[in-house]
Amino acid sequence: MLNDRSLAVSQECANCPIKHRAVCARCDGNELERLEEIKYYRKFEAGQTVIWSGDRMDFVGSVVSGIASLTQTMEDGRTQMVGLLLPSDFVGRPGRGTAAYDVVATTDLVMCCFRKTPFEDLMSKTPHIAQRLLEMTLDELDAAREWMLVLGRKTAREKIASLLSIIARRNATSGGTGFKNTVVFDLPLTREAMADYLGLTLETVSRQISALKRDGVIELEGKRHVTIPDMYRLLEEAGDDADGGVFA
Amino acid sequence: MLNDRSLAVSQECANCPIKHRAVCARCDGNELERLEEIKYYRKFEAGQTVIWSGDRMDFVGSVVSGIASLTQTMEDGRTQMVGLLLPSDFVGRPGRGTAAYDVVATTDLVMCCFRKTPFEDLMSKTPHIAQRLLEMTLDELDAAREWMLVLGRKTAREKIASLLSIIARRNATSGGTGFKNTVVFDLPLTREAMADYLGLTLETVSRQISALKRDGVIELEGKRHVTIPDMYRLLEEAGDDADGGVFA
DNA sequence: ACCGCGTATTGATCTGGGTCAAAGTACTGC
DNA sequence: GCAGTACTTTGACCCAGATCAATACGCGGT
Repeated sequence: MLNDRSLAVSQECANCPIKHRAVCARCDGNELERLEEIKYYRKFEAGQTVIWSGDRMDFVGSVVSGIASLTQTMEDGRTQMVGLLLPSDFVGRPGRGTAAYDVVATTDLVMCCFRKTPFEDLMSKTPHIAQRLLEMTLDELDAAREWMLVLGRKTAREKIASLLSIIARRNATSGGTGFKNTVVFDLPLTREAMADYLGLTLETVSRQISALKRDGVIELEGKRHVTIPDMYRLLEEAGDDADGGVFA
Repeated sequence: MLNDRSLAVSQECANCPIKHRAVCARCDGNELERLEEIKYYRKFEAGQTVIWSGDRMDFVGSVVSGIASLTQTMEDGRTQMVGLLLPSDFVGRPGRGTAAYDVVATTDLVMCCFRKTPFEDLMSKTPHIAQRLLEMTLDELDAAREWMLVLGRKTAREKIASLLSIIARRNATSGGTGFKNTVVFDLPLTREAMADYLGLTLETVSRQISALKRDGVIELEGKRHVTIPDMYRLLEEAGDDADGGVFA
């Protein structure tokens, strides 16, 4: 378990602030120091809301560990997840004072935050930070567009397979024995969260997961522990051209 | 009609390069001059492909006039539009040499392009450009997330209403007589393009447009000329909380 | 005026995924 | 061990939107 001590030193924060270790390789020590000055950590438990859409937002930050989701809700209660925040992902928009989405901790969550105004000051003085942020935002935009294809054109089964492969790619805890296409991980999302991600109902998610299990595309131990015996098979099910390259 | 002469002077290019007039208000004359040096225009006819996904992309640029679309296609031919590029929108990702999406001119199109390498050089030396680009990218990301809600959770009727209100917001040619919620514009998309945008079939698009017409939400002259007698009514149909503010 | 072709509308029918309902599973706390 | 709660699975039925098919509209070319 994480405790405050383990976070006291920035070394512990491998996934931290816009990857500032990477940034700072190109910067002078002052910038690192100034980032450290305005940095603080926040922890949340699974299910807790980090911030509500419309609230004042006086920080930006990145996910250190755990998973958070960005969701949008219509007045009648329909909700759509519009961002899945994994470790190292950035939260908050420099230049905007109000949260545009609900941010909810999907698992226990640690975030590394920076007070917004000093961060923006620093950013305007440190081109590398703005450039790094631009790269990250462009990556997010690509992810969002990939997701749009999933939402707009894929079947329920393909949607589930797509989500599993995304999580597998970023969350795998084991590549199996030797050179093999096996991937093992724990699902960090409830069926309902998966449904919100994919624009489905939780019943459909459950049914399709059962179907993929029945067909041998995935194996389940309990509700959450997933084994993908053949990653290429999964990618095929997702409707992605399986790239050709080795994904590991 | 636009001709080469009308484009020769950068004044004509009101919607131009990452709004460089705005950037340059904060820059010295050198940067403007260097942007001008690497700038050139390209014209396309409706239906022409600007670039295919996977092609080498040696430029970045922005839309001056006309409309282009970013689309993704699966091997079996299903396609999803993932970006609708209106005048002033930016195309291309600094730092990536290959196009990730098909870019197609939906109407006759003029783009203002910059050769990629010099543009990147300039960008690394001119913080304001990177910052401006970051803002634009964040705006696009917001638009993409809005769109995800549309794709994932809205009904066909709501999807059409959402698309019409987006186009009305950015493309309106007339605000009607005096203070009124009337908006008039020409649809720049075929039914098929609208379907690709919304994750529907063109038949469903056609049916829903007919239904909105029958219910008095919109009026049509020919297939393309649209009148929205009451913009608030349309926003309501789109399932958006009608903001409260005057949209004009 | 007629043809051809791309675009749009409309109808008839089918189906994937939504909705409603009922169990099943796995925890936590007593 | 038992009750309570949150999550998941499974079944039965239904409907919004897809699919297949026919027709209509508009426009440039001869």
